Amino acid sequence: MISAASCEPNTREDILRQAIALFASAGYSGVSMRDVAALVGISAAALYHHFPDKQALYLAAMTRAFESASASMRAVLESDSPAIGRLQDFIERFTGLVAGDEHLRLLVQRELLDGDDTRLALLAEQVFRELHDAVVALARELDTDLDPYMLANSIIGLVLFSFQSAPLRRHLAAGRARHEQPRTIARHIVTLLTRACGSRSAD
Amino acid sequence: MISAASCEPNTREDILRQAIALFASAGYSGVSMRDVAALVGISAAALYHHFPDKQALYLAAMTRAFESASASMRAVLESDSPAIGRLQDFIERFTGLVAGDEHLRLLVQRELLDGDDTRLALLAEQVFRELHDAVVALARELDTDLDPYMLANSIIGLVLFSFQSAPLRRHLAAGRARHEQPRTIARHIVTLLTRACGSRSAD
DNA sequence: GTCTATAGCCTGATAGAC
DNA sequence: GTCTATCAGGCTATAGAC
Repeated sequence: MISAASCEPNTREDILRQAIALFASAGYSGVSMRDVAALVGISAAALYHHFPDKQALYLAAMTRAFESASASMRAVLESDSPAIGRLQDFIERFTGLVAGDEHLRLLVQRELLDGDDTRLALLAEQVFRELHDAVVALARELDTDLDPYMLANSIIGLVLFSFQSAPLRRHLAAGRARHEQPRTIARHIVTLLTRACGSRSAD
Repeated sequence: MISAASCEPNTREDILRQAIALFASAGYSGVSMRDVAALVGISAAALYHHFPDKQALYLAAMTRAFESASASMRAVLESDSPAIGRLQDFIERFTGLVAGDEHLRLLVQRELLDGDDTRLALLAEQVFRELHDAVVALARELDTDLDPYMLANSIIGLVLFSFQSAPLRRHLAAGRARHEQPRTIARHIVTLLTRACGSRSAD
């Protein structure tokens, strides 16, 4: 009774959905309350009935945007396969999620660029903490030599940057649409990482 | 006589220098002509004497920003050391440049996020083409198995993301300032890549 | 080359009717 | 819960004096 998720056509849910898309596309300062309102089909003033101000709307949208993707990735990381298998599964799922919902990557990138420290601290705890810890734990199992924090960061960076750089790569390596396919990307990253981690994991 | 680089206190040069800093910090739409003018110490209207509009100022600033760093990295890539040594030198120089001038990384990141296709095509040719080709050539030498375009992209991504993710990592892995030191970062990336490329380079 | 002044538009947010 | 109307301020860019 308390957690009525999707019973009625909820205006608040509409707002969040459209706000995620807009903030991902144009960033916090690039989106006006009027933009969100227009996409939802209400007046700008009506937004202030659902959220106290623009910042609160943004934070609610961010939290919502990462809920399900984060859970999906943590599920893979918590399986009891051997580490190298979990790495492969994680990269495939991570790649698939980022390819399937561009908003996720865009919101992260924009937050890294423009997030003030207060907001980053909040997002770190409420949105990314559990997932990050799980990736670091995997990195620790994978390689006893490399720093697990740095290896975790490299894993995440390899996936995100593959998509991040696409707009520019299109002009630098023309006619290579293959490099944008999630499966190709995932396979490349898995190969690179298993070679890097496999060669030393037990000395 | 023709290329008088730094003879007199040139207003145009001042504008470019300040514009680079501002666009890096706040992005194209986050910087107003008033902001640039104020930092230079002239009125907003005077800017329009030096550049026809905001877009032209931005493009001039971008081109200027990458001139010297690009040349420095290409010099390393064109040495005649063996491939693995050039990889190490390149990563160390790239890491050092990005650590020493945050503007470079920020401008690239922002352009990847917000650059329209016309501008990206222009920047690809005028600013990044030569450097990118040199990295791909190195990648082709390093590993006969991995796709050279994807490997080049991974090399670049590993460096950029190490800095890109710093604001969030500060909250997720507290008290590990070590992970932000350029030399530590470079060493980690070199280790990871030489392991990934070395194990198969001759089969 | 630089200034002041201004046009015309967009911004976040609020007041108060319904 | 949604609306219209509005405020005070910021934006790019231009006009025209000096």
